[in-house]
Parts: sequence; C-alpha cells; structure tokens
Amino acid sequence: MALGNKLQSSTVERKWQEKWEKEKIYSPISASPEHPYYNLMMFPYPSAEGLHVGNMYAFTGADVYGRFIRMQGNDVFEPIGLDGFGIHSENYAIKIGKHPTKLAKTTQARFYAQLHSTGNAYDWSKTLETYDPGYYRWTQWIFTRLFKQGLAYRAEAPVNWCPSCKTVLADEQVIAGKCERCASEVSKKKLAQWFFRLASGQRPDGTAYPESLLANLEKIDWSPKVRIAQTNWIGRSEGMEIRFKIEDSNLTIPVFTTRPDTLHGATFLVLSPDSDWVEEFTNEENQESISEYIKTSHKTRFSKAKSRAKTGIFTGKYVLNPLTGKAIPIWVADYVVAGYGSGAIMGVPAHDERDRDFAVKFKIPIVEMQPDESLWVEIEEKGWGERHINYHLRDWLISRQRYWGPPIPMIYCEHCAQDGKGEQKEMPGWYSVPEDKLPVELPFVENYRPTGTGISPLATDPDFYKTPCPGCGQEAKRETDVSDTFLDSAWYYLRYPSVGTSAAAWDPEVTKTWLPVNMYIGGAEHSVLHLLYSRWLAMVFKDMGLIGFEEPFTRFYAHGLLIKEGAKMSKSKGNIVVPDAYIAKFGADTLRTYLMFLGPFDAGGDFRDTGIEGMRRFIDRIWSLYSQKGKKGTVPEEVKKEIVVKMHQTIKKVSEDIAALRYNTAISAIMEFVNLLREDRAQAASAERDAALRTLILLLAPFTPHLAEEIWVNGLGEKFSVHNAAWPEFDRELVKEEEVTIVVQVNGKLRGQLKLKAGESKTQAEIENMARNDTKISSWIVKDSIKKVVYVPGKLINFVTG
RNA sequence: GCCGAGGUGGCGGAACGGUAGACGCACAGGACUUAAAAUCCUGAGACCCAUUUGGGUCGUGGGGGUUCGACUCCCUUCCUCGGCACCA
Repeated sequence: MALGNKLQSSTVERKWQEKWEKEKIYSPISASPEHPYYNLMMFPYPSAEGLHVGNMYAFTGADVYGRFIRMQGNDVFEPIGLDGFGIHSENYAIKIGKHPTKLAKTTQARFYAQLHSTGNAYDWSKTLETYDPGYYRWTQWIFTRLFKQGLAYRAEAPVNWCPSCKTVLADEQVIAGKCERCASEVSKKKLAQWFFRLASGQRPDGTAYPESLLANLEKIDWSPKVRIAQTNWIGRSEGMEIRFKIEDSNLTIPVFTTRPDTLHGATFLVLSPDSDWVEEFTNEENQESISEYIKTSHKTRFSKAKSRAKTGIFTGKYVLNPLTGKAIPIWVADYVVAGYGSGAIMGVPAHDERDRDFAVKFKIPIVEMQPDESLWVEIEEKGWGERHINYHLRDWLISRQRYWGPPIPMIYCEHCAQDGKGEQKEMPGWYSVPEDKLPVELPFVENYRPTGTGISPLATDPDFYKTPCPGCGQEAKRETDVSDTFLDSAWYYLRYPSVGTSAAAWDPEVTKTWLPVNMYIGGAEHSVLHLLYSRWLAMVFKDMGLIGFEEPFTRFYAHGLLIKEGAKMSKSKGNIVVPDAYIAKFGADTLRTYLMFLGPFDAGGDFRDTGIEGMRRFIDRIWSLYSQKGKKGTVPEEVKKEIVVKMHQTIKKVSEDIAALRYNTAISAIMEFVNLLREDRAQAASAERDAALRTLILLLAPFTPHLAEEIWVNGLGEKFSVHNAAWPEFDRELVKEEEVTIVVQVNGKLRGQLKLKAGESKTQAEIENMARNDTKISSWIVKDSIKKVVYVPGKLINFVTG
C-alpha cells in the first residue's frame, strides 16, 4: 500500500472516525478490562452556536492524555455528553423564541457532529444528556434519597434572587453580587425553598460535611489553585460562640467571634437584617423604620461591598457584656450577614476596622484595650460561651423557579400536613415521589417563560401538579420548582459507565470496576461550584452505602482558558470562534496540534489563527516523510547513531511531557525529531531511519490520531489500530549524546567551550589545562590571578580571578 | 483589601541555580518558476567594533541581596490577569 502525494484530511479523518466507532476500539466497558482507566473531561453545555475552539482546546488536551494513557496499556474509558438542562440553555431558547425541547434536539445533533469531527477517542455508545428522562429520572431519585436521609429540607429564607432570570440562585452562583449566568444585579428575597445540607449536614460518625470536604483535599491529587479555592470557599474559622443576655429579659443572643480575647472591648451588638432576632426587637414604635431599613438593605445587598458606607438602625434595646457587665446597644446593620455564625456579632470598635467605622458613624463608645488571651479559658469557665468552628460554606439552595430542569420530585398534601403526618417528622405534609413513579416527567408547557412572581411556569399546569398524595391518597400538589442544573452535573460521571442500565442509576459492578475517575480535566472556573457539589454528593452516597469511595475524582487537572482578544469567548461579546471552518480547511489533526502548541495547557492563551497554516505545513512535511521514497545511497555511521540518539531522546522527552500535560514542549520535541529526519544527510534508507519513522508515528498518535492511523496502516503496513499499539520506550544508554560540551567561564561569563567524547573521562586538572591551552580562553585569564576554580563534571568550568 | 497565577525578541513561547531566546509564527534574502503560489535553502535579541573570518558590551518589568555563577533563590517595588470579597 502506498500513500498519496497529498494528504486529504477530510476524507482520511472521516474514514478513521467511522472505522474506530465501528470497531468499538474506544468502548472498553463491556470488554472486561485489565487496566481500567476513567479519563473524564467536563461535559459541555450545548449552546446553539455549537462547540467553540475553547471547548475544543479543553477536550483535545484531555484526549491527548487519554490516548497516551491508552497506549501505555490501559483500557481507557473516555465518555462525552451534554449538560443541556438548565438556565443557560433556557435563556437562549427564550432569546431566539424557540421552545427548549425543540432547541435541545437541534443543538444535540450539531454538538455531536462537531465532537465527532474533532477526532477524540470517545465511547459513542455511552453518551448521556441531562435533559433525557432516562437520565433525570435518576437525578430525581437522588433528590428523594437525600430527602429520606434528612439531607434535603424546605425552609423559608432570604435567598439570592436574579430579577432577569427570575429565579433564585445558590451562593456559589452569585459572582461579585451578580448572577453567574446573566450578570444582572442579584437582590434578596424571602421565599420557601429546598436546600441540601451541604454545610449543616452531619456524617454518620458525627463529622460535619465541611470538615470532611476540607480534610479530604489533602488526599486528592488536584491542581493546587483549585484546592486553595475550595479551602477558601469552605472557609473554616475557629472561635467561640458567646451568649449576650438581653437586658430585662431571660433571653440570650449568641454571637460568633474569632476574637473572644477582645470581649472587654465589645461596646455594641449588631444583628443582620435577615436575622430572626430582629423580630424580637420590633415593636409598634420602631416597626416602620426597621422594616424600611431591611427593605433598602435587600436592594443594595451586594453593591460594592467594601467601599460602602456603614448603615444601620438602633433597636432601642440592650444586651449585657458578660465580662464588663455593661449594657450595650443592639443595632441592626447589613454589614452583618445572616447565614454566617448566628447572624449577630459583637462590635469591638477598638479592634475591628468595620466595627470602628460603624461606631464612629453612629457615635457608639470606643473602648481602647489590649487583647487578653486568658479570656478563651475564662469565657468557657464562666459558662458565657464555648469554643466553636464556623464555615463560610452554606447549604445548597436547590430550587429554581424555572421550566427547563428536572421537576423536584416532591408532593405536598395539606390533609396530611394538618394531621401532622408526612414522610419526615420535621416536615409534615411532604412526601417524595415513590421510586416506581419516577421520572416525574417535565411536561411540554407552551408558555415556559419564567413568571417572575417566585413561582415556576409548571405551577400554571394543573395536569402536572395535581396528584394523589402518596400518604393518604387524597388530592395533593406537586412541587412545581425544578432543581438546580448543578445537581444534574454533580453525578453524571457515575452514570456514564452505566449508560444503558435502566434498573439503577449506576450498576454496582461496573461502578466498582471503573470508579472513581482516574483523571478529570476541566476549567478552574468550576472550582467552587461543580467540583464542590460533586465531592459532597459522592460523600453522601458513600455514607448511604451507594458507592465505595468518597472522592469522585482522584486527580483533577485545571486547564487554562482559551480566550479571544483578551476576553472569554461568549455570545454576548460576539467573539466565539467555531472550529468547523478550520477543521474543514486544515483538518482536525492540524487544529488539535495547533491548539496544543499554543502554550502551556494550564495557561490557556489568546486564540489567533496566525500560524495555523504553519502547523498544516508541519503535518504535510510529516506526510511527505512517508509518501516519498527515501533517497538512494548509504548513510554514514555517525548519522545513523545521531538518529538513534535523537529518537530515544525524543521518546523520553515526549513521554515525560505528555505525562505532565506539557503538550507544547512535547510537540516542539517531535518537531526537532522531524527536522532531523528531513535533513539531506539522514534521508537515505536505513534500519535506523525505519525505526525512527515508526516511532515518530507512535509519538504523534495522541496529537494527530487520524494522520497517525493512516500512515500506520496504509504507509507502514502495520496492524490496525495505532491507538492500540504500545507506547515506545527509550533506552537510558542511547539517550546520551556522543559529544559533551564543557562550558568555560571566567568569572561566570561565557568565554569558550570544550568538546569531549562522551566516554572520555577527564580529571579536573586535565580540563583546566585544556582550557588554559585554548588561546581564546587563556587571553581572559591573567597569569597567577586565579583564586578559585569551580568545576561541574561534564558541564562547566569556571575560573574565578582576583 | 485578601488569595492565586504571571511579566523573557516583532508575536506565541523554551530554559534540573550552569551556553537565555529551544520549537514555531511573522519577517528578510536566495533557489525553483515566464511570473506568482506552493516548496526548498539561508539569516536574524539589541547595540558597538572589525565589517572577510570574527570579537565585545548590554539584555528575562524596576531596585537591592545571596552565589564562582541568578529568568530561576531571598527581600522590596511596579504592572497585568484570574478567584474571593463587610464571613466577625
């Protein structure tokens, strides 16, 4: 067989994509693998523009790694799917006026076609989409399990409200006071919502979930910056909870502080406007002004936090400082947040900058003092309070007043509620939908747009919400909110290997073989959203005996972000670059290699297409190495030797670099190798050249899978497939250069070089003499002025003169 | 404000404390061609001297320091990008 003169990328690429899928070489699940390796990349949410080069950048990087691991003898499972449920998809549907159900169909087809064209080693028999009832049935099942476990609860609370998306948001989805999706200003609204006990939950052994989430970070191999981001987000603080007795009352207000040693300087107490305590101090006199204050504070909740001037209102009541016995005023102010600690603080203006600002503004006394370490003990001994650990992490607000998501599988029965009956004692009237009644299918609702009133569009559909009570059989009402899209993605990795199983969310045997995920590659922007939710849910599953591990991703690698003209690619900025045209013109192999060559994979970069032609030229030059007959004649021995050395050096360098995801330098090493093989002196046929050409294809296979396969099978006549071939090994002896260069320095400056044969062993004295005898070098050394000679064997000699 | 990453030719970027600028893009000159494209070959951090071959000085955001030797380590400062942000 022979290769054509010119590489026809589109034909060749499509041919092999079809062949790979037909031969199922990337479908290892049912093949009882010896070395299972789960190589996962974060699944995309399908926007209607399609996959952009930023997605492709991330996926290619993950695929290169997977292909490398595969060639090292692992059975690599590399799945892909679509995170198509949720606000982002729905907002786009609204914008273009197409129903999300219909839009999902077209974007799915487009995405999968594009993903095929990139040539990744996906297992196309294990795709999943979060909006598929066969998938979200199990998302709902998870919800019901959490409810039964007491980890899902409904409560009325002030929550983040996005006026544009017309829904509530979890804390993690509010970025600098703005909606993570649409960038609108977020305000606070008091609504009854479902929460997961991400922060307040306890493990069977009594450990708080945040504690385990924090402790486990030490055990997993994750990009440090993501671990740090999670640590900060979980935000552990050690301190004390101190009780302040209300004057003329038996009630005490608990306050969390990390500085109990400054208790003697506490001259006031501040309640968050959202604290339940506020009601306690509201009377006819101050009612109007307090509720007015709360209202305005909700509106300005997030705006420019630090620079904001302090505001507040005095309740007219006092508490007693347990240490000084003095009555100190109780204020309400929005610089205290409700969800942290007890929603109340002691104001120590002499010590805390914020408290000082507040005290100055409202003319509250400032008592200067020195912190007193002994108070830690005294407070506990006197029974004023005790040691306490607080977390920044909050419970996960799961409800969304939207259409495009899995309906929350809960039913509320008024009759049972009145009788105090229900599935959970604490929540009378509430029942989870029985497992055999799942999924609660999302009905087709013509007017799916958010209502803006705090209730979901599903609440307008009686056919949907009217249902018999699972407890008493009388008419009851379904929950009409849907769940957060981050719940969909918090467990998808568990489903992939079990796609096709309808009896369970995941097959226990398959799960045992394939999980946890060996390598997870994705964007660092998910540090505190997806990655934290996934970890928590896995921990919960472990505690419920549903899986055998508690950390879902053994290794996580954060890739860099590919941007365009300094900005993240986004529809609103209109800077989305779609790979299709590049793939059509240059081939997927060229684009893949180009993207991986841009710079370090963890650094990302600015996408420019200058230079992509150059990468295509490189691909063509490789092609011509195999399509053209070698030159006649013989190759000198030293050139043969040079080829062998370079080959082994390249294997070493490329292997090490890919293992560390340093793709740009791996590619440059391959380029150097190609450059040598293209030199005239190396052209003539020889066994060494043949070995080099074969090795080159193996090294290229992860980057240019189609080109490598075509040359492997049709150029070299090897057995299909190169992607099942073994990764080449290097010989430690043959990596060594023939000739060693010793750098000669005088006072640290380069003054000359000495060339030595590799095997030659020289003493320092001999090297020194050689250097002195070199006229060029000796001119720099003034006689008898040498104070010191530094010699690094095989590397360098440095003469230090006085 | 706090945390994290980073500042190297015209550009993307390489460099276990040991020859700074690998590899590539863009560029320039040459070969091939009637011509162009494609391809191939050659050159190249800046500056200075010799200008044929060479040789030297400076140079990794700025300023200090450690070291025989610093892009690399330490201190300090400026700038850029990302994350968190009144969390007590």
